[in-house]
Amino acid sequence: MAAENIQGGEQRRQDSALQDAARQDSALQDAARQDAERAGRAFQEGSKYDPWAIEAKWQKRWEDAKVFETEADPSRPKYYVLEMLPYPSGTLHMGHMRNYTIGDVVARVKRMHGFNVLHPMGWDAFGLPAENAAIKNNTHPRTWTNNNIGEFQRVLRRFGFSYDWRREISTCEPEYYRWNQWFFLRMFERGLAYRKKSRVNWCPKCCTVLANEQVINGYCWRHEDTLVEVREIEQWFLKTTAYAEQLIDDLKTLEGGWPERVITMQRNWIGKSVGARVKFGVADVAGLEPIEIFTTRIDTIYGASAIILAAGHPLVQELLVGAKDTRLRADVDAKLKKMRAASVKAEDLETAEKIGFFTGAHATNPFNGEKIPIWVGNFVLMEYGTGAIMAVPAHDERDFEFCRKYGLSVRPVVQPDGVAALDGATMKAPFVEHGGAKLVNSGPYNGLGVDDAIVAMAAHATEKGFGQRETTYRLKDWGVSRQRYWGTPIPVVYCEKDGIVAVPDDQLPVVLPKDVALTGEGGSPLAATPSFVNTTCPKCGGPARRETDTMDTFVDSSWYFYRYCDPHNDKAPFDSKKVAYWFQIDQYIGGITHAILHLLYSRFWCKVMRDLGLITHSEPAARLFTQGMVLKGGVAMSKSRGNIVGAIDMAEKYGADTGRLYMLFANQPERDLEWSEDSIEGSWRFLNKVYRLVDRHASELASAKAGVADHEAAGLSAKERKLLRVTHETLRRVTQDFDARWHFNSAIALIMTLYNEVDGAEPLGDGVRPEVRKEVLELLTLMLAPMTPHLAEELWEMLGHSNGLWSVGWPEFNAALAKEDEVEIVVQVNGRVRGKLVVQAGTSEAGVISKALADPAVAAHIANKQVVKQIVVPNKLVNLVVK
RNA sequence: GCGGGCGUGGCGGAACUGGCAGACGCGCCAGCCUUAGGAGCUGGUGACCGCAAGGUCUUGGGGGUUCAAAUCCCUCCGCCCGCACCA
Repeated sequence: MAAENIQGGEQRRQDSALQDAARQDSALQDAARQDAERAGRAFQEGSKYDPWAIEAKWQKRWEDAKVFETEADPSRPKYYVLEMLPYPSGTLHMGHMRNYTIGDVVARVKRMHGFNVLHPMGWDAFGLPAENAAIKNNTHPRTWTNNNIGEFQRVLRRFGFSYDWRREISTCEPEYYRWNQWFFLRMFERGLAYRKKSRVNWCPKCCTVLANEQVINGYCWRHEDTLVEVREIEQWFLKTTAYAEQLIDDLKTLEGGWPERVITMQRNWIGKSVGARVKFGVADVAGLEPIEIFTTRIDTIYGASAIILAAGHPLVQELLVGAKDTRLRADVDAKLKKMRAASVKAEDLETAEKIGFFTGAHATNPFNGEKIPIWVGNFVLMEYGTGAIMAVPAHDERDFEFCRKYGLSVRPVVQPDGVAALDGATMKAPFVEHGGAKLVNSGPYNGLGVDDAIVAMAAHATEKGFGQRETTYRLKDWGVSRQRYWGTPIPVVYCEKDGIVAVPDDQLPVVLPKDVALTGEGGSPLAATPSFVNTTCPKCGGPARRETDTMDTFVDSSWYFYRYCDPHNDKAPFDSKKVAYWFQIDQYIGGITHAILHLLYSRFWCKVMRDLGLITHSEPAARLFTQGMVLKGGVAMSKSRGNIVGAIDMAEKYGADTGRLYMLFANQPERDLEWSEDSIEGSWRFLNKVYRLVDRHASELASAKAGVADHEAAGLSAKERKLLRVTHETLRRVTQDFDARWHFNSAIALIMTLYNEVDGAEPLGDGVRPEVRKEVLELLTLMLAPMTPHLAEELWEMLGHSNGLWSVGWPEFNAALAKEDEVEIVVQVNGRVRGKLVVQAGTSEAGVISKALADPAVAAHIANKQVVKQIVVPNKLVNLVVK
């Protein structure tokens, strides 16, 4: 069933046999599900509220009425709310369900507020698990994936999430991934996609290369127990570094809309530092190029005690050629070997001691002509800057540690104001601050402040030609080649004559072949498929080989949200006009796990698309919400940990609305949530109570007038007045919780409290005219609507409406009605509560105080004492300070 | 080490800009209704003292600011997350 709804096309028809198999599995699962649902009904037997019937009924109505289908409409304000698209693994669990529930509430609230809401869903369908599952079960990745998609879709539909399913996309379909290829070619044309041989991260379990972002403390992001190896491989890169400056700069535009810590994480990841390159000539070995170092503190260059090279620096070997002593030579080779083999494991890094050795050669400080020794040190990274540094121990923690250990001189050149002169021989720690200090021992620069000195000295270096200002980034280009099958083929061929040749646009997509031997052994499966590999050169028509690497699946998810705007376009990735209407994403919702990977790549892609002229904005999402994880046993639910609770189980046992309500009630959405099924009963009971309440009044109220036209003139009884007051006050606060704070848990608590007030100790009914009762019950229903939409529709119908709740807006609260006539004032004596008063709202300070003093309980506490101070917080509190 | 977050009853959690700590729900206790109930309803439920009225204590520990602190400041402890030799 579900697979039918994925966008059609030639490829899918070809795969119909595979999908038939998937469908048969699904049919079996359906039968099992119906059994379970029957069991749920039996379990809840005796309750009048029948969520299974109600939910099926309204889901059908919504579908028939096309309630959630949206089109771009410039005459209406739009709202694009998006939950990160799931990888369709085996089971849709409570973590997913929480994510989509939050998004659905937002979508429904925004619809009620009159926005034209885009709320789509799709599948991140390429990826390694499908391939591994296929190998294990001797099936095809497509079968496995489409099976899971069918299952995911069914569960999402079962929960009544308000998606426009016509816009569903699946990234493993050629209709989608052809545009990955198209974008790749645009980048290739502009030099943003390039091929190079480089040291890469290799996961032996994935049997593929990983991007830097996918290496966590030296381990694979998918395999927490697998150390990443370093291999030298030729592969494709996307030039993310070309956008490093913008990626960091535009973070400013996200402040306020994105969580602070995500912005910080991105900023740190990109790791901009502004500094300078300086060349130090090699003094002892003839004919060598100068050594270039990178520093952010050129102002401290007069304090340089040594040059330190990374173990992998190309000049290390050449410098050692000059070492005369062969014993030194042998010793040094052993040390180098040890340094290069140093483990990348986090725990080793933590305890890593700084080690190094002297090369025997010296370099010349271009500022003062001083000869300083050239060392090799394990703490200098080849991958950052130039792989060489100047060590200024007096003003850098690491240099200080290294130089002290090896007895290198420490010479302060920046002197903090108002302190005794720093002494290199005795100082216990380096002075690393910038402010409030002047240069000393620095020739013509003495007396300058740090920032001024940096400018002046960099200018001097530039002028003399031995240096220049430079900005470096920690961010590296995105390696996108993957030596696996289940991904987007990279649309390039290798021709003996023409070299690397792009596949022309009109030959896209390069379709992933269906029949490929998947063994999990050896190299890329595509490379072992001659019918795929052997092709002709688009340029010369001669024999050529296809590229057999596929793209990192993060490519798929870097731009998918644009495709939702125009999912069936076969001429372009999307129509820019449609995107211009819907974008930016107003609210993106997903896990913090993607704070770097997905979000960084998406931001990069957006800027590239902007420079291609497809869009005009620079950031894809104006607001980002990172919802907390659902934990079981203290760790996030995940298939690999085997601690999954399936969302469907909850729908079967209690119905979707109870499940949704409970997910929202259990905690604030940004906090982590330890899963426990114990208290879901409370949500079930509450919905039952609401149902029974409305049911009891429905027949009488169905034809009643809706609400009181003029509350002032109506002559409301005290009881009616109170009912309306508490209802409207609840509405005011619930509206605030929905719009401003997303505190769905306290919104639900407020609605529960309202129920208790309306129908608690005293049942609703006696002496309350129908129109008042109806107003109360309608508002209660509307407040529940975003969270428990099926039940709300049913109640709305029971209350006599045939129009469907989806056509009803969010109610306005009546401020006059919500206002309290009387307020309770807490009376404190010396900060301790001693009594309570009920007074007319707005009673004067003097009036409140005299009443407070007259209160017998209060009087007892101030007897024989003198009131020295009276504090009055209007409508709230009186504090009498006595001595 | 650096950056960020968190710490409230038996449990999940409320408490908006400092103003009644423990809302709401779970669980538990008692009662009602029932042939029965994992159904429903009513009441109670932070700890301690007290027959009661009432009082004292209480938001990880300690200190401070304030008429008033879960909330602000200092300090210590614990847990979680991110970064981690980035020159």
